[in-house]
Amino acid sequence: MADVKTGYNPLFLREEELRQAMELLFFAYRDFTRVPDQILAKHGFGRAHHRVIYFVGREPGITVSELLRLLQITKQSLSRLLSQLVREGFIQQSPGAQDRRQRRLELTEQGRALERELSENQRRLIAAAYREAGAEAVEGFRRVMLGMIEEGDRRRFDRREGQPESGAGPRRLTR
Amino acid sequence: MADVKTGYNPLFLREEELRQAMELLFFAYRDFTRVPDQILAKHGFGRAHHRVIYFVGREPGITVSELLRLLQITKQSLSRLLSQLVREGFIQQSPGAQDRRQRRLELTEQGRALERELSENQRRLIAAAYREAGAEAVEGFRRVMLGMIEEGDRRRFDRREGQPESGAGPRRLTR
DNA sequence: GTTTTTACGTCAGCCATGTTGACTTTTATC
DNA sequence: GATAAAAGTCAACATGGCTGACGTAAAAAC
Repeated sequence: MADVKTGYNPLFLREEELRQAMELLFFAYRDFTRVPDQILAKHGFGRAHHRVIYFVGREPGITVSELLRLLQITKQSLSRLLSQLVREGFIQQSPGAQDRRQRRLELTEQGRALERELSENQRRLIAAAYREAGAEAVEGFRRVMLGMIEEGDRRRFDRREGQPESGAGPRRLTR
Repeated sequence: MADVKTGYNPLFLREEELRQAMELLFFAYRDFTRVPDQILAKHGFGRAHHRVIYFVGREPGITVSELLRLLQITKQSLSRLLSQLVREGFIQQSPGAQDRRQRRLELTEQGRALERELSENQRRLIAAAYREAGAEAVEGFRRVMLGMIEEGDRRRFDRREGQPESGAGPRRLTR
C-alpha cells in the first residue's frame, strides 16, 4: 500500500485514506461543475440540461429511454428538460426509422455550439490535471473510477474508437 | 500516453480520453451518492444534509463560516440545513471559547450514528475500487483528482495524520 | 384482428436545495 | 463608542428531483 510517510498505523491510514477519497470526489465534482453551471445560468438552464446536452451530443440519435437509463431520473423529469431544450432550439427530435414510436434526439447547430462552450472548460480542467499528473497516474485514475461505476455502465469505457453502445436494458422508467 | 490499442491517432485519442474522464466523473458521482441518498430520504433529508453531517463529523467544532467556505453555498441555504439537523438532534451547537459569536458545531451521538451509516457504504464502495485497482492506481487517482480541485482546498490532502485545517479565509458569505 | 406491451408524453402537485435581498442580534475590535 | 464580523431570520423565487394518474400511437404477441 503505497507506503506513506511516518507512523504506519495501517488501520488509521486505511480509514483516513478512504475519507480522503470521499472528499476528493466531493471537491473535484464541486469544482468540475462550477464554470459550466455559470454558463448554463445565462441561458436559464441548470446542470440537468447540461447532462442531456452532453449525452445527446455524445450519441446523436439516442432515444429517450436510453437517456433515461443513463441519467437514472424519471421520464417526467427528463421530459421537462427535453421540452425546454427542444422549444429553445438546442435539440431536435425525429421519429425512429425502424420503430416510429421512438424519438431520436440530436443537437441542433445551436445545441452543438452550447455543448462545445460547456465542455471546453471541463476538458481544459481535465487536460491540465492529466498533464500535471502524468500518463501513469491517468491510468490509475481510470481504474479506480471504473471500479466505482455500476457494472452495466462500465462497457462504455472499454478502449475503443467507435461510439458507445449505451449498455444494457432499461432500469427504472417511471417508478 | 499509456499506449492504447490500435490506430494511434493522438488527436482523436486526446479528445476521446477527455470525454471519457468527464463521463467517469459523472457516473462515479452518480453511483457514489445513490445509496446514501436512499438512506437520507428515510429521515426526510437530502444530499445537502449529508455534506453538512460529513464535514461536521470530520472536523468537530467547525464554525459556520468554515462550513460555508467548504460547501460554497449561501448562509441562508446552510442555515436551513443546520436548523433542521439541530432541531432533529443530529447536531449540537455551542458558543466558541475565545469568540463567543461563533457557533461551534458537532455531531450528537445520533448524528455520529447516521454519519457512520452513511459513510460506511461509501467507504465500502471506495475500498472495493481501491482493492481492485491496486496501490499504484490509487496514487494516480489521487494525483489526478487533486489536480482538478481548486488550489485553496488542496492542502486538506497533504499526507498527514492530524485534522484538516480548513484552508484559507472565507470566500462568498452571502454574496 | 384483437389484445397487450412499449415508447413517449402530459398534467398536477410535492419536496429539497439552491438563489437574492433586506434586516437583526451579539460580540470583538479599533 | 463606532465599526466590523459571525451568525441568524424572513420572504420570495427557481431548478430539478419525485409521485400518481392518464393518454396516444406504434409495435409485438396472441
